[in-house]
Amino acid sequence: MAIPVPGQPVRGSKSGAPVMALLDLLGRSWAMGIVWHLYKGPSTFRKLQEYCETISPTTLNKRLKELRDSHLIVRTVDGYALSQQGRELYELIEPLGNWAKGWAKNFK
Amino acid sequence: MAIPVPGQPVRGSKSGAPVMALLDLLGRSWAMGIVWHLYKGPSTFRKLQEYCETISPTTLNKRLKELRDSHLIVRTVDGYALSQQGRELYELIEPLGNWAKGWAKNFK
DNA sequence: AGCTTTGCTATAAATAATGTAGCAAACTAG
DNA sequence: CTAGTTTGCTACATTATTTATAGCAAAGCT
Repeated sequence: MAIPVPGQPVRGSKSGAPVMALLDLLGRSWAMGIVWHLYKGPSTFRKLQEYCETISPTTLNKRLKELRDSHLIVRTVDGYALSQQGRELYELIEPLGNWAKGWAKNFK
Repeated sequence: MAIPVPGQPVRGSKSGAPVMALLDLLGRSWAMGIVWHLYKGPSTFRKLQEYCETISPTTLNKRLKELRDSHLIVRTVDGYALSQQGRELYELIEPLGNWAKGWAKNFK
């Protein structure tokens, strides 16, 4: 599937409203998990593969490419890392972590 | 695929860490879009179908079931609507809308 | 009673993700 | 330098997910 770009049609919006492009990008398998993990620090391809226990290299590679094209991650000497924008984005999603703990109580 | 439940293995975590279960749930096609849309007010199945321009009824129905089982949406006389928890969650995701506008400038 | 709207199911075709193997390039130890 | 190791992938077959289209039963008008 095409990489979601604001201004182009994406899943959820023919006009490519920025938030829709973002939801499309982040709503692909593992995308948020990768961002979540990389916030802890740069990581190699193989480390990411271990972390995302059941991701295939094919998919990991695709996600990484999309996230790089979207300027959320960059390659460094230490491997893949969040860009400045990627870190900003993580900080927006971070509160989900705590909220999820309360939410989890519904399932007891 | 099984509905992600905190405490059970999900994509990204064998232990089912709550945040991972949440990312799995929200990371499915259209899930965030549905939450995003419902914040504006209750909506019928057909209205949601129109809004999510290219969702199939099969997938919409699956997503709705998952989100209901996860206590994020409920059925009302006016159709599907966010639950209290769903509204809380939306409010956590809301900042993405503004952030995405700045992010979109990278693609000009 | 007839027409419309709504919520959905069925089925087939297309697309995306997994699982496994493996390879070329860069790095490391001897 | 040279024989492993590690790393970042690509290939390919299988399985899972999503789409697309048709259509139906129930409820709500008129």
